[in-house]
Amino acid sequence: MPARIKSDKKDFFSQVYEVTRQIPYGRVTSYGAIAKYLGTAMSARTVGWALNMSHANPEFIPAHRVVNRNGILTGKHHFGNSTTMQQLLENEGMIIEDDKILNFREKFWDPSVELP
DNA sequence: ATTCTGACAGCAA
DNA sequence: TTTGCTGCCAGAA
Repeated sequence: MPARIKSDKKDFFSQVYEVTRQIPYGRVTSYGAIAKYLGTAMSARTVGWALNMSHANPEFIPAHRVVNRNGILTGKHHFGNSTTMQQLLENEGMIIEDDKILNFREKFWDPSVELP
């Protein structure tokens, strides 16, 4: 019987929270980057799903620092007000125009590189 | 158990 | 360049 190397799915969510929580101030990353770090590069959607549930997490998750690969604030609508996410990022030095981070490439933080 | 949806990403046209 | 379809994982009904 093949040993299931895969971690528990519960851990998947926990890892997403953990990685997201470790995003430094003034930095952002993408769903795909987190997914890749967790080993499921093609399932970036699941990462977004985990972040969706982040509000139920007792700890604060800087989900506003996670955007899609284009640097667009796709999930801004999930922060209560549509402008909350943008203002949080702008407060951290991000330059946002039309819900898009202009200096995304400059502020990009890759967990698969920064984390062991 | 089956079906649909979702804060995405990649590729084809 | 934009638009549309497909693949992927997990959860809700």
